[in-house]
Amino acid sequence: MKTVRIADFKAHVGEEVLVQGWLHNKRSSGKLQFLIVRDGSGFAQAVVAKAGVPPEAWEAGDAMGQESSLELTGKVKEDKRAPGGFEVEVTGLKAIHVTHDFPITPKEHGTAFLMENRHLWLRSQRQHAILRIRHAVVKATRDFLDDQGLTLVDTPIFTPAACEGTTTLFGVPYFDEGTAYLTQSGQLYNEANAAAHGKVYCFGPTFRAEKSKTRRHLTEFWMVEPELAFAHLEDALKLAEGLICSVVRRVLETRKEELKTLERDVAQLEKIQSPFPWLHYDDAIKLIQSKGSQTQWGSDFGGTDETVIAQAYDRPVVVHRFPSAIKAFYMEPDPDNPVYSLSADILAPEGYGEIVGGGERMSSAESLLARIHEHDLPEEAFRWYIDLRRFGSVPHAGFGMGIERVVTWICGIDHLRETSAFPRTLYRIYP
RNA sequence: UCCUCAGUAGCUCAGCGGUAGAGCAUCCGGCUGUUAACCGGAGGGUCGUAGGUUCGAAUCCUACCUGAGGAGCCA
Repeated sequence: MKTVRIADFKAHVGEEVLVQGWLHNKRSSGKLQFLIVRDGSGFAQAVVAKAGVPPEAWEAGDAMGQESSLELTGKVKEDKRAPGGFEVEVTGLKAIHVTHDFPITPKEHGTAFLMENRHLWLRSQRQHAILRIRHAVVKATRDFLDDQGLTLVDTPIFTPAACEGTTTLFGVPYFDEGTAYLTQSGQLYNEANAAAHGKVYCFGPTFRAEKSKTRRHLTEFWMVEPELAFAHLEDALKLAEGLICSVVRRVLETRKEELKTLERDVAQLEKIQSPFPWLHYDDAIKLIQSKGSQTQWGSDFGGTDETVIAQAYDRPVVVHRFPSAIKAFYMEPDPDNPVYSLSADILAPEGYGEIVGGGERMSSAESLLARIHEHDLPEEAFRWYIDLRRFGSVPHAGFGMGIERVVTWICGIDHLRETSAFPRTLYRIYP
């Protein structure tokens, strides 16, 4: 008999099928067993009637504890009483591996315990839904950028020095070359790739050794970074806007069930449409100060500030032209007033904070060299980067989008760590 | 690095100076439509660690360890 995945039940109503999976939960009476079975594609209820199966099948159901692996045969039926709308009327049931004492019971658990058992927690309905949404986000991101004519050119994970010379990096011994560092951004290499391919993106893991201990930070996270040649700040941010709208639309279309499992208010996501509002840094400062923030002009926003700004809108907001002094050395100054840089962040609604950061890159070799000296960076390490301005320099811009932050926002959950199968945080590297 | 809170059964917690408790999980029994099923019974403990106060400490004090939340930091 052919194995049918639970997600495909709709096309097999009335047929006898084989299901291979695990026992998620069980309820039973003297003559009936209700097995909630999951097979990776979904969850379904299997009903075993003592009178309707061979005795060994009934005993198998009786003996199985939570998360036992099993194979069953039965007829697919539509039934409103069953979770998911379909159930299987079991004709045969066999345990592959009987297990008891699965640590994660259907009752409440604390985060520490769940994180300690992350390898098992992944099987729960909620975690399953979140990671399925993450997959949709990644797929939609790639599809959108590919359709816009960008070429995927991945950048290295081992790097010789700080990309921006500011944040803390993880160092690893690298043969006789001394210390290599895990990348914190593919951007500088992206600029080289953009000069070769015109429009590129990289998509991979990035690493930050900051001792951040908040619900918005991981030490290892995934970031997609598009970079466009012959482009200005507005061009890059328009691409980001299209990307975000496209990703949200895709999740709404293809992950309805998962959003329902997470009890996500989809009305909030349906509002995500172009155009996004643009807010100048100066106006953003005025806005948060009027709401009682102590943040002064010339500083970056705190977590609370971002929430206050985002709450003023029902869709993501673009905050642009941060002072050059608080941005990375390679940001192009605004020609109208060089105190400001051609940079922008996109803040997600509902207090989820920054999901995109980007800007226009400095295109003059002389200005860039001056900046490198101002920031006290080793000129030799950036020789290749300056070369990009010596051989056919063009205006170019790009941005980075943090995948986990986007997934957290779309799922409407309160902590970044659930969006990664095995999140790396300040005090946890097991499992 | 700083601030706050918490460590008691496998899990979630109550107990806050005088016999170690509950719900869930596990095991046994009952129930033909359950929805975190329900009902009855059983087993399960170095009260985070070390010291101190006391006739007596899970409970009060000190230090340390571990974790959570937040701040700082952070495309």
